[in-house]
Amino acid sequence: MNYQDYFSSMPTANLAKDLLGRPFSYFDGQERLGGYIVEAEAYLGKQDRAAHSYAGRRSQANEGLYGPPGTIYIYSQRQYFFFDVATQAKDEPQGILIRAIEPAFGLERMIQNRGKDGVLLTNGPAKLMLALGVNSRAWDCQPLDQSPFAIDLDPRKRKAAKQLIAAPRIGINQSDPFWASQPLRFFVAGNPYVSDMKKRDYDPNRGWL
DNA sequence: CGCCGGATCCCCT
DNA sequence: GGGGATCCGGCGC
Repeated sequence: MNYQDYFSSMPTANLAKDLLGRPFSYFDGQERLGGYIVEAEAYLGKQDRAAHSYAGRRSQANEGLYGPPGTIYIYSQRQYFFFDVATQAKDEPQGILIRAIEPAFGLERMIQNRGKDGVLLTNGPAKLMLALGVNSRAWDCQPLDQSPFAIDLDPRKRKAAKQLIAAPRIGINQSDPFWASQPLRFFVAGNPYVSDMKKRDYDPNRGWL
């Protein structure tokens, strides 16, 4: 299935959950870096108080969210960069934030890029971008299939998780209790690379079957 | 090990 | 001029 079809094939929350266990990678010109998606959040567009596109807000900063399904949306906050994929039809500004991956490809290069090892390598949305060595918005608004980024949709490449958990999103403004509490954050239970995963909650097999 | 506060910068109001 | 879909180091337990 191509990205356009996939990223409009089901509601955004279902897509965020469906991405867990799938390989996410970035070709840096020399080698492929990345790993398995273990945490992702859904943002539901104009109605969603926590979304950058809330109430139809639109500018050069968030234009990527309005692109066709499978459009890359990279944004910066403070000195960090974050990676999203736009979902649903063009001009329907929903999207998914990739929050964490379990590193699997190009480990050595990622450790070098990041200057850290262990779970700190990729257990957060900005950390994983640092590990990949992406520090610009150069690929913002580009279609995923015409970029060095890839999400492998082959079901045989997907790692099977023991348990997936839905919880409220991280870092959301609490002024709107409804949207702040919606369970739109999805993660692999017990995987150490999930942001804020407590050591006592680590699964012996990192949450995989 | 886990909580807490400061850093730091682009973009919109 | 203010704030945000964060990160990290320091300190206390």
